[in-house]
Amino acid sequence: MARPREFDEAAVLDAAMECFWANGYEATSVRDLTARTGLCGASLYNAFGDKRLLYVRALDRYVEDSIGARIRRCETLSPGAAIEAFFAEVLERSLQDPSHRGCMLVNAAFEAGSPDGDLRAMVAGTLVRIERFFAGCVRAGQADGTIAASASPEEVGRHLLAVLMGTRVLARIRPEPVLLQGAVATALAILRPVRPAGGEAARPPGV
Amino acid sequence: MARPREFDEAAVLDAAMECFWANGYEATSVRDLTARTGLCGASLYNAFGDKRLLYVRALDRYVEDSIGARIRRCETLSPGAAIEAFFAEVLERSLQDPSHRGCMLVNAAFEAGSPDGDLRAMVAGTLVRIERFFAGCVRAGQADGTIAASASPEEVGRHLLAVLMGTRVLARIRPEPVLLQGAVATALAILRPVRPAGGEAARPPGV
DNA sequence: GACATTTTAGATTGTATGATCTAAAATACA
DNA sequence: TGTATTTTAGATCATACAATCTAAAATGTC
Repeated sequence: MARPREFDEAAVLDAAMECFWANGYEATSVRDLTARTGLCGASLYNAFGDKRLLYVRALDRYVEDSIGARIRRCETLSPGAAIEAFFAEVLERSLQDPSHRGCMLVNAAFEAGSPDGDLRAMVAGTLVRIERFFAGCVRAGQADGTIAASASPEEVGRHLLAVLMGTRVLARIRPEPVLLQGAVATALAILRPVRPAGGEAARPPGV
Repeated sequence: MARPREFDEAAVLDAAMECFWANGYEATSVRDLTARTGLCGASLYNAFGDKRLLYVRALDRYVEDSIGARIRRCETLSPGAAIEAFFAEVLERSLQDPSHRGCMLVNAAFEAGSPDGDLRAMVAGTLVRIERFFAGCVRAGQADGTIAASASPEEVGRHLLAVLMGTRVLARIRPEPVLLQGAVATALAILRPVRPAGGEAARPPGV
């Protein structure tokens, strides 16, 4: 019994995500958002509250559609292959992006002002999720012998998370294939067991 | 034959650095700078040109005083110890800082807007400098047998740079000692040669 | 001691911003 | 058809900002 909305919320969130991802929160004006989404300012405020809430919604969508989906895709593989596929996807995306936007989540980490804000908690929580994915893969791989047991799954998971964050930084400021691939290659090399499970010649896990 | 300046340029740059480091470029207003430096707006503009130029000057000072000095300190040590001391310093500083500002250079990487700007080139150049420091240490360590020769110095240098960048990201958003220490520990572990140079029991390089 | 020159201080300017207001438009239900 | 309700559109608001302007203050030189 009222005027219906003329827009698709998902499409608007995608458009807003593009703005925030490419330019960051502060550098994206409400006018940019109205131009990109096609909505007028009043509609944006009526539907989402304010600029920050829209940003959080867009970031949340990014986390699920980009990071969550990647984890779900990789989780179907063997432990070693999951980790390798994860980094392979990130590298491909990072190097293909001509505007070098990097990862919207990492970008958000540098825009989360107050230490106790909900945005910071949201970013930190997602990083915990990624860390657990890595540690889980390492634990499973060590159990079946396809990943070296030279360090605990937790510690290797922390290391892989740091390497991932590092590649995201470098992808923004020094998007050189050799640099990113080299950084990841060394991290993946330490996963290889000295003596593969089957006893045959050494080869990368998960192939 | 003119009125002398009433301020010390180095002290003003330090004060500006504090502002930009803690709050970033955009979130630091000229009023913040006048309040922190003690100079009026006209003096700031007269002495440094504009806000961006002052930021670049402050960042340059940070790079030399913080990063350059660290490299020079560590370069006096043996190759393995140099890398370990570098990360130990970074970890200590990161975990001690109650406001979790991270590294001003990495923060700057996320505020360098245009892909062809001079700020981006400056940040990228400093990262190259760090990468060369790492690669140089690895090369020397591999030559004298104190660092494992499992991968090329260039590739290990790229990996160490990525881990460093990753710890800087995590120091801002998840400043947990176990997390940062674990991330670095795994990276340092792969430097250890399987058979130490002298043939005695395995131990970390540079001790 | 007067002039030239630079720095200082505070007021001021133009602009961009996030957010709101007013009113028209579009639906559902009676 | 008429009313209630929500969404839309564009104008508008107050504010914060970087930067500039005007004029006073402080030096060295003549």
